[in-house]
Amino acid sequence: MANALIRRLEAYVRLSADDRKALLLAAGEGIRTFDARRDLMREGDEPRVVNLILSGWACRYKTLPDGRRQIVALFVPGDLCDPHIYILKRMDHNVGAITPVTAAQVGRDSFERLISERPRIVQALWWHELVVTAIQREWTLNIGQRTAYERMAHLMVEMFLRLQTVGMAEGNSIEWPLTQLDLADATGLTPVHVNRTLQAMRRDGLIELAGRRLTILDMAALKSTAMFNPEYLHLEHEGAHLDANE
Amino acid sequence: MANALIRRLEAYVRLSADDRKALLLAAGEGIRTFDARRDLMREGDEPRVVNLILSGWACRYKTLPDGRRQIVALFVPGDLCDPHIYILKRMDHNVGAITPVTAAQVGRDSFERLISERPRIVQALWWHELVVTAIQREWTLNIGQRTAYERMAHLMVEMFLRLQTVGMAEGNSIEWPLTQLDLADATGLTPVHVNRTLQAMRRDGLIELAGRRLTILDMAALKSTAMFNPEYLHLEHEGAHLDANE
DNA sequence: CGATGCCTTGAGACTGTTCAAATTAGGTGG
DNA sequence: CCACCTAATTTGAACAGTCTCAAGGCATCG
Repeated sequence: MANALIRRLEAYVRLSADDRKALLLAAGEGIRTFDARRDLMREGDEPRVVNLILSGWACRYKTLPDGRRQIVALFVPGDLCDPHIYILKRMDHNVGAITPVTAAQVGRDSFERLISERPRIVQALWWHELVVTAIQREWTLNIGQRTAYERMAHLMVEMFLRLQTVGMAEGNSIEWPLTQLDLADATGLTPVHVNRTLQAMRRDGLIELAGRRLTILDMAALKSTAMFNPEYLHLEHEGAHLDANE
Repeated sequence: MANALIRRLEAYVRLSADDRKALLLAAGEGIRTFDARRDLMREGDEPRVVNLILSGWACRYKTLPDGRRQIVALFVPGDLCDPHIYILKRMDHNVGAITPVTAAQVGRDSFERLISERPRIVQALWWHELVVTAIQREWTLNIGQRTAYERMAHLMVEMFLRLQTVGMAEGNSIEWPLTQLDLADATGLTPVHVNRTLQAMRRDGLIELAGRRLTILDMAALKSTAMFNPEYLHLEHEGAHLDANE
């Protein structure tokens, strides 16, 4: 079940058998399931656990007092919500399930045991954290500078690649559980405008989107209209010098 | 010179004399100065050092192939650009000086020595990293959901509070080296519209902005139009249980 | 005192919004 | 398996916020 995390971390560094075992052990405790649209953590809560998404899609979101809502990040299997989050006294945002979600909730103690015993995992977690932050920056750029059309194209390419690294792309298509309202909240657009932009993307032959499945018909064109530069995902195998030699 | 960092980390946890000494030592090596508008690090570079801003303002920014530019973060004295950045193979963004900047560039080795010997500093750095990420999330919300007027109000309150925690606010005013073009790039607006929005804010008696100095005339009103919730800055003294007992 | 960068102004155009309603799809219970 | 209920998508038309382009004014610094 936690294979996605291992697969994800191994985008950075190959882990030893012991590392993998320790990860699986930590992820094995405290597995919880959440219905779609339920919150895993809520703003104001004291964070006590580190969430690891095992299956389903989740999101981080923030709201304004008048109800405006921004999805600031998406989580797919293998994503770790926030290593060390328990350092903070209160959550400054919410984590919500988009689909039904199963998550491993690792308590502070076992998390700290894990990192105190497995230095290679510490490195991998830092890498993970840096990548998550880099994605957040790219979203800021995305919302700040790209047009609606480019913005949605960018999000689609990103999610496709991220799912691909955990083995969840099937050819040129992925599961796409986001409603148009979710998409609107993630891109800072209106649901109505999202709808119209999707229609334009279909008309242009870039994508097919129906029945909670996204098929990318022309990846080259999609990437180029999105001005997609994959560097920020840091997907190449960067920590080769740290590889476990098993 | 590195007092701002200590002051900033001590927003989280009180450090021991030894901790402080170790920080000052690390920050003392490799001090460099940069002219305004120069880059400290550039996209594509291999990151070798951790930058600590000692004086001046800097920013992180990303650009699109056609020249559009987004400032995704601002740095003021006491900010650490990216602990552990050297884990990544290449920079996915630029760090540029807004004003003349002096920065301590801590090499990988001395950085790792610092954190291997001083566990309380490790905690403090994780806190720092979590706060930086939280700010990035708030910027995503800011650009995605707030109007131009609200957005600029929010940025002003944030920078005021951040400067205040490092002792660089003077009453209700701060240095404000951002040109309207910088402001536009940071908020995802047009320079023209920034100009008009500033005029509206002045007309409404919220601020005074002239000669690179921002004075907040009505903090309560500014906060409320910005829907400012300071939680994301995690400014309260959170790590009390970790305090050095000296 | 001239040059350069920054700020300001105007008018018109466009992207994305608002509001409201109709249509379709998906899930559930009978 | 159909009927229903609700959630999600789609459409239209008017509107608003922000942008574009272009020009003029001001300030600071050598």
